[in-house]
Formats: sequence, structure tokens, C-alpha cells
Amino acid sequence: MGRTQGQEALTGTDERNAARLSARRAQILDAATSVFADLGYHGSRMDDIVRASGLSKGAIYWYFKSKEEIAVELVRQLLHGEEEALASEERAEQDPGARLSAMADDFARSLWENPARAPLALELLSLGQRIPAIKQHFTDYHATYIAALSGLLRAASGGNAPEREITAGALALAAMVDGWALHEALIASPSGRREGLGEAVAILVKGLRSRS
Amino acid sequence: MGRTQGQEALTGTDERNAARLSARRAQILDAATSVFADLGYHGSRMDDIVRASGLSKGAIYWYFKSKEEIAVELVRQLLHGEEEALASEERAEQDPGARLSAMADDFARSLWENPARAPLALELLSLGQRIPAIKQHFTDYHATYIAALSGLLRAASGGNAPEREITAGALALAAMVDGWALHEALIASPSGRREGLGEAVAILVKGLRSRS
Amino acid sequence: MGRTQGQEALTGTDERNAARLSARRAQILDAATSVFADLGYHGSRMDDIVRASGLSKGAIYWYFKSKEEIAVELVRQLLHGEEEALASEERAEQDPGARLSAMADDFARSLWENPARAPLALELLSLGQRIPAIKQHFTDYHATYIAALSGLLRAASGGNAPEREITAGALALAAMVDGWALHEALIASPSGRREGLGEAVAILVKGLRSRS
Amino acid sequence: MGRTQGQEALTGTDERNAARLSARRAQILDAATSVFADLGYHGSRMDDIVRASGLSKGAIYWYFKSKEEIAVELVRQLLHGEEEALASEERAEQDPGARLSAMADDFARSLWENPARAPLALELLSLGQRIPAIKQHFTDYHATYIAALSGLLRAASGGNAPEREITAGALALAAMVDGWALHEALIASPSGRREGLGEAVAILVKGLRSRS
DNA sequence: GATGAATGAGAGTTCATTCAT
DNA sequence: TATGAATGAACTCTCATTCAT
Repeated sequence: MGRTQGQEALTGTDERNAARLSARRAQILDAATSVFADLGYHGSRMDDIVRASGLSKGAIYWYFKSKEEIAVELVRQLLHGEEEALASEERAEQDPGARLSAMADDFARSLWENPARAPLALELLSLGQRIPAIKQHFTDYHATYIAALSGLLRAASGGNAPEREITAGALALAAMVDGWALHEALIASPSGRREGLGEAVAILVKGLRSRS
Repeated sequence: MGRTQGQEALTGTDERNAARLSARRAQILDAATSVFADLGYHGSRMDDIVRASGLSKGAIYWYFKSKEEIAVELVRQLLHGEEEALASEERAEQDPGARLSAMADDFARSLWENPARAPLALELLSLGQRIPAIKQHFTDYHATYIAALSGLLRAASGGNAPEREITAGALALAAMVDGWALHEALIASPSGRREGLGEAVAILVKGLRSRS
Repeated sequence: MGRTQGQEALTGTDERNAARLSARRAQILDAATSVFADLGYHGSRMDDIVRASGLSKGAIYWYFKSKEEIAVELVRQLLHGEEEALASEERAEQDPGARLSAMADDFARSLWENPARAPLALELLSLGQRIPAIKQHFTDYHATYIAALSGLLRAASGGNAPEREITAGALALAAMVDGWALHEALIASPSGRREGLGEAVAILVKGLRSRS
Repeated sequence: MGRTQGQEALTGTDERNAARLSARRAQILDAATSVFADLGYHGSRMDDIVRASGLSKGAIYWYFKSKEEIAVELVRQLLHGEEEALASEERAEQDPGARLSAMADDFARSLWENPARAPLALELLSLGQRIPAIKQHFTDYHATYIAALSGLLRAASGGNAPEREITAGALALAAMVDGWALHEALIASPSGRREGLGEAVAILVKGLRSRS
């Protein structure tokens, strides 16, 4: 029992440490999110993150090796979140076409509700050009996303669409969704765009269903 | 006569000056294009552009107010080129669906033939978040592009598609094309993507044509 | 008796404490020796010493007030070791000339056997310029060393050398020995230098003995 | 003639540029000399050199790649100066023994007249442990110095000293001189040391001359 | 028009030291 | 005693921009 207690105590300490560690990292990541969103990656100085996080400069560097590592982690979390949303959508019991619409609507709503999200994502993802770890994260995520879309499209097409058309459709859908967000971030005052995405997805699905 | 000669001489001088001016600007812009493509905007120093252009630092600043102004001009030229391609496509006498396919194919081919183009465009366009002039250029271009696509879609649909669906379709097409380029730039080794875009556009057009 | 026991216990505790204290200090000093030898004083971080010592950062600072204090103590021990070697040499019953040769040979051998010693000593001793305690340690040691050398030279000269020549000889000997080590540390690949020092000392001694 | 003038003009410009370049470098080197002498290499910040030089930080880095490069150049000049002194001493028409004495006296006088010189030299030379270029400079210089001393000793010994004794003597002389400077730098208050060096050299030379 | 030396306000990162636990 | 997370002042070096020539 003494041993068990010892173990518990040890585990307790470890757990508390792990909890503090991730709390601190989250604290820094949150600060970085809002700073990067405001100023952009290159426009943000470490001091801005220091100020926003309420920690000291040394603490930031205790938890992250560099500014770049913060950006990489932010991208990882961003894409991880998307993958989770994707997974929960996939699990839902609905007909595939409806699920695709729901996914598009969810995405459009998240763009709408969090207008800073698309610009931040664009900012971070563009870093992928010079930061291999970011490019890799996106590449992996994209593959997962395409696989999921392909599955839904295959189901939605009633099984009678040729595989290459399904792949093309999945790539098209993914491009459309990300391109939509890109435009959201890049256009001065996007308007009348709110419901568009769901509709656009519907059109694409219709095109896939209809035999030529 | 003296006046005329004077004017002619002056005009001659002006023309020569104007020619030199745009030759120099082009020289700088070319250098900046390759430097930005290699190193990214933030990774490039003015000295890199100086070296690549074969001019002096003072000369660069004689022709451009700042590094930012170079980027803005590069974006302007990039989008101007796209608009011209668009206009020439529109003028072509073909059926609208074929024209859309041709546009998509041209775009896909240009991505294929010039693999540095999409990354560079992404790099420059993301600057739009902090450089209003770039955002404005893109916003204007986008409006033009959507207008053209709407026209083609309206014609392609035989005039019996509701206007809001046409708008949604145009936005979807534009998003898809730019999203395609975005993925081209962001994915480690894009493969089997070459013909996809034309096909994807075809699917979308089919979806627009078919009545539910 | 209770008191006595208490005292004994206390003494026992004290002794154990003192033993642990010096063990810990030695542990730290050993670590610092190898770290400083590898990286130099300014190139070494406290974390390097922490890692090399196997202790925690707090422990290092429990036993030493600062990085500087570690360097000072290292110098103290280094010079203390030299003084002890000197003392044991002096005690030896031999003729003075032979003792000088023996000292030189010992020194040369220690340089040979421990090639990191001269560079480390140079590194630490140069700190004397900015760390008064180190300068003082060296000054004291030097005085002792000169006194010993003078004694040996006086004896070796058969008592008929003028005192000022003896002093000059002692200073010269000391300079030569330390200069030898300096060159050992500063020359890329010292070669054919192994036996040189003994010979050099012999020449100097010969010069002192011979009447002009 | 026009051509000649053009050439002259060009040469004139080049010369003026070269003159300004070395004037600036000297300005920086002078500043660094006094700053390093006061604060030591590691104790000096670039800002100190900036302030002492009267130039801007950018200018320093225009003329020197790094702080380290400044130190290397300082060492190069220091040793170059020694080599020149050596060469001029060698050329002098005197008997070799007298020349050695003169060299020792000169060295002792320069230590006496410029008390900051030995500490600075020690400071810079110790950097050789971590800066290969410095180590190389010293190694080269040392070889030259040993060669010159060997020549003088060979002449002074009347040609009847064995070569290995001459080499040992040269190494001994060099070590003694540098060790002397080392002690000058490292001892709190060197006293009665002024004439010692010349005398010490004389003893050594006497030792070399006398047959055993 | 053209040159390139000069400017100087930062930028990211380091690291000796402290202190709550 | 011992730990290691936290501090923050300093540091070297960068680079867009200017301006005397």
C-alpha cells in the first residue's frame, strides 16, 4: 500500500507537471494566436507574445524553442481541429449528400462566426513555403481530407461514378472549400457570401450524381 | 517650326526617358520576381534584389519607393495578366461550356509549366492582409473575374438557371480554381493533379446545367 | 553525558555534512573542469555544468554563489596543486640543480600527459584580468614560486652569485616555464617540444653558474 | 591624354576609396583596441565599440563581418607589428648577443611604456583557443620568431653549439619573453621587474655559450 | 540619374541568476 | 537541501531606408 501511495504520489506530481506544462503551452499558443491574427507572423515580435501571454520572455523560450516552433504548433492544432470535425461529421448517421452539405455549412458558419480564422489560417499556411514542418502537416491533413471526401462522394454517387471522377470531385471540393476561405481572407469586404458555399457544394454534388 | 521641333525633340526625349524608365522597372521587377520566388517576400533583402537586378541600391529606390511598392506592383502585373487572359478567352467564339473548360485547362497548364507561379502568387497575395493596396487589387480582380464567369455560366445554362445559382456557381468556380492553386503551393508533392482541374470544372458545370 | 552525546551526534552530523558538502563541491568542480576545458569559460553555460555534474541547477547555486566563484575555486585548486608539487620537490634530498631539472621534467610531463591542462589554465588565468580574486591567487602563488626558485638557485650557484642575478634567474625560470605552457596552449600543433623544457632549464642554470 | 586622365581619375577614385576604407577600419580597430583593453573581449559590447569609434553600428558591420573578425584583425596587426620589429632588429649590424639583448630591452621597454599592451595581448591571444584564425596567426608568428632567434643564437654561439641546443635555446627564449609578458599581465603589482628581462636573456645566452 | 557608404531602431535568442515549492 | 520553472536584461547582428557625392 505504501508503494501504491508512492506511485500515486509520483503519478500525481507527474500529472500536475504535465497539466501545468500544457496549460502554459496553451497560454502561449492563445497569446500567439491573437497576436499573429492582429499583426501577422512577420509583423509580430516575440515581445508582443510575451505581453499578450502575461509570461516572461524566458518562459516562452522554456516552452517553445523558437517563434517558428510556435507557428508550427499552431498549424498542427488548427489542422488537428479540422480533422476532428471531419471525423465527427463522418460518424454522423445521415445520407452522404446531406453530410457534405452539413460539412460545408459548418465550415461556412465557422468562417462567418470567426472572421479572423481564415486570415490567420492563410497567414500560417503560407509559412509552409519556407517551413517544411508546416508543409508536411498540411500535406498530411489534405490527404486525410481527400480520403474522407472520396468516401462520402462514393457513397453519395450511389456507387456508379467512375473512381477517377470521384477523386477529381474530392479534389475539387477540397479546393473549393479552401479557395472559399482564401477569398474570404483576401477580399476587402466579402458580401452575400454567407450561404454561397453550401449551395456551391450542392451544385458540385449534383454534377457528380448526374450521368453525362 | 522651332516649336514643333522643340516639341518633337522633347517628346523624343520623353519617350526615350519613359522607355528607359519602364525598362529599368521591368529589370527590377524581374529580379524581384525571382528573388521573391526563391526566398519569399520576408526572406528577401533589398540587397538580394540589388544583386539580382544588376543595378545599384540607389537605383532600386529611385524607381520604387519601397520594398512594399515592388510587391504591390508585382501583384498588379500578375492580376493584370490574368485579366487579359480572361478577356481574350471571353472574346473567343465558342460555346460557353467549352470556353470554361478551355480556361480551366489553360490555368492548369500554366500551373504545370511554371511551378514557381502558385507559390509566388500565394506569397504575394497573403501580403494583402497587411498591405491594403494588394487587397484592393485582388478585390477588383476578383469582381471582374466573377462577372466574367457569371456571364459564361448564364450563357452555358441556356438562360434558365436562377440568378442566385449562377452567382453561387461563379463564386464556386473562382474558389475552386484559386483553391487548386493554393493546394498546388501548399502540398509537398502534388501528383496526379494535372488533369483534375478541367474535369472538376466540367463536373461543376454539369451540376449547374442539370435541373434538380 | 547527554550533552556529550548531543555534541558527538552533532559532530557526527557536522562531519557527515562537511563530507557531503565537499563531495558535492568536488563533483561540481570536476564537471566545471571538463566543461570549461571543452568550451572555455565564456562558452560554457551553467546548464552545461548542471548536465555534466548530474546535479540540479539549484544545487549548483547552493554550493557556489556564481559561475565566477566556480572559476575562482578552480584556480585556487590548480595553484594549490602546483604549490604542493613545489613543496614536495623542495623537500627532496638532492642537489639543487638536479631538483630544478626534475621540476622542469615533471612540468613538461604533466603538460604532455594532460594536454587539456595548459589551455584550461590559460583560460582560467586570463580571467584574472577581470576577476581580482583570481589575480590575487596567481600573485600569491607566483611569489611563493619565485621564493622557492630563488632558494634553489642560490644553493645551485654555490652561494657566489649576486642576489640580483638570482632574482632575475628565478623570474626568468618562472617566466620560461609558464611561457612554455602558454605556447603549448596557443600553437596549433606543437611538436618536438617534449624534452625541450628540461634542456632549456639546464641552459639557464648553466648560465647562472658560469661566472662572466 | 583623355584616356590617361580618365585612368588617373579612376585611379584617383579607387585610391580615395581605398584610403577611406582603411581609415575607417583603423578607426574601428583603434576603438576596439581601447574598449577591449578596458573591458576585455567578452566584457565589451558592440555598442561600446560603436560609441568609442564615433561611427554607427551599421558602419561597424559594413567594415567587419563580426566582433570576432575585429579580434582576429587586431591579433593580425599585433603580431605583424612584432614581426616588423623583429625584422628591423635582425637587419641591424651588431654582434648577435648584443642584438638579443637589444631585442629583450626593447620588449621590456614596450611593456613598461604601454602597460595595457600585455593584458590586451593576453586577452586576444587566449581567444585563439576558440578562434582558429587567431591560433593560426600566432602559430605562424611563433615559427618566424623561433627561426629568427635560432639564427641569432647560432651566430652568437660562434657556430659550435649543437643544433638541438640552439633550437631548445630559441624555444626557451621565446617562452621566457612571452611568459614575462604573461606575468606582467597576471600579477597584481609587478615590481622590480623592469630590467629583469634583459638580464634574464643575458643569462640564457651565457648558458648557451658556455660549453659544459 | 546613380552610387554605395552610412544609419539605427529593432529582431530573435541566450543565459546567469532567483525563488516558490 | 534540492528542484527546475521562471525571469528579464543584454547581446550580436540585420536590413529597409537615406543621402552626400
